[in-house]
Amino acid sequence: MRVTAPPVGILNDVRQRLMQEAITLFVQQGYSATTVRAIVAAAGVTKPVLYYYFKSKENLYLEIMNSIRKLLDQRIEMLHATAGSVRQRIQELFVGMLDSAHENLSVVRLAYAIYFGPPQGAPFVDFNHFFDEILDTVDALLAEGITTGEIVDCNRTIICWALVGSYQAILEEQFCRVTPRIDRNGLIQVVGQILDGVAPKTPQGAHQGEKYEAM
Amino acid sequence: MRVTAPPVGILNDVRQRLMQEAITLFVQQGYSATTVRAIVAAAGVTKPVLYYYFKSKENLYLEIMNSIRKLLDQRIEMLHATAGSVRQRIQELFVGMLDSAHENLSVVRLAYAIYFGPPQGAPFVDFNHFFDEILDTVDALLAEGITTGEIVDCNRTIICWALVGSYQAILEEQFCRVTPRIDRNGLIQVVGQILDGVAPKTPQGAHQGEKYEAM
DNA sequence: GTCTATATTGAGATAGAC
DNA sequence: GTCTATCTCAATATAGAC
Repeated sequence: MRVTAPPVGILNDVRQRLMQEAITLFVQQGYSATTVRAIVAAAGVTKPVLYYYFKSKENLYLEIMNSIRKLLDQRIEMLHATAGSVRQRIQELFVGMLDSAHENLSVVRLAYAIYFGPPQGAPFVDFNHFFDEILDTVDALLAEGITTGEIVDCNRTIICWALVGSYQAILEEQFCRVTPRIDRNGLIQVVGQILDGVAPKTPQGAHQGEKYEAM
Repeated sequence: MRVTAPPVGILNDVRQRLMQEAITLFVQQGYSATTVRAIVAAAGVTKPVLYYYFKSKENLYLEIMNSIRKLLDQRIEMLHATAGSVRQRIQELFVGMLDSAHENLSVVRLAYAIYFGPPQGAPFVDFNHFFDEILDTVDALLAEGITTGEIVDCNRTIICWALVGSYQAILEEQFCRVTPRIDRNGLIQVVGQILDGVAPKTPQGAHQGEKYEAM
């Protein structure tokens, strides 16, 4: 039983639905166990519709993975367009990434499932590179802060792992618990706490009244 | 067709091999996709041998999961039998957990695969509780440190997330990369760095020459 | 009992009408 | 753009010879 075509104003509603349902099913059943039939049934369309929008199941999967990449790239671009202290920009980066993840929780959950779960014949996606990119971005920000004197000369690697590790734990909390025990504000505090550890002791390095210090 | 009982000298070599091969296969193919046939073939025994040592595939799986629990419990027990400053004990806990994980990397990898991957009909194991236990243990240590004045009065939740998050990121690095970019010593430094942020400014709170400050 | 050849199933993918 | 109907192919199950 057909439903009338969607209004053109809603750009490719069907395409979005297919991706969303695929994400949900990949999370629940894994890539290989999820059939094209199940995806189209969940999206309320038929098989050819899927093959019209995506070349194949594999291609659909890759487009989903690509959407994750876009989320990260957006945040890194936004970062480059942001002014402010290194501290502010680091907090902005992490909070922004958490916000993006929050708006796309199911796809983040899928990324974790793919990364840690069994391969299942799904095309390889280099999630390690994502992590490296975040690590490198934070490292560069720290390096800048050390140059300007906003941050004391320290072992950047150590600070990077503390920051990125904390971020990841808080991110995981968002989709592994029904009621996360730590949120956006907690992240701001954690990042702030770690950065306090490398703030200069001199008054000019103080950071009162900054954007993210509230709570 | 029964096999004779294993020589008592080699304490259940076969049993261990079965568990190890099961772990490897569960990681590679997932729980449901791994057949009993594949496990026994990898261990070089026949099906009845598996059913002799373990009641079922499910039971074998549960014993593997139980071995993870034992690893954590051991570390928490060791902690209670450890003297030293709060700082030392926190570092000892994290380093000890990393060491345990290192000696049992494949089972840790499996735990992550199960936790984040698709359910696959495997019996439920409450991994969240593991995480909570670590969080609570660290929190209690921090609380003790605040009472004794070794640590300044701070938002313990924030410090806990920073510590446990960093630990987890470093743990994941151990089994997600062929050559981890951070190791045991890095963990000590990260934990030390975070704890420095809550150390009292007064000289009596200083922590020179402690067990884990080398590197 | 074991092996090989054949059925059956169910997956991804497509052709062509509307 | 979407449908019905169909194709191809691989894995699995089964039958029947040996």
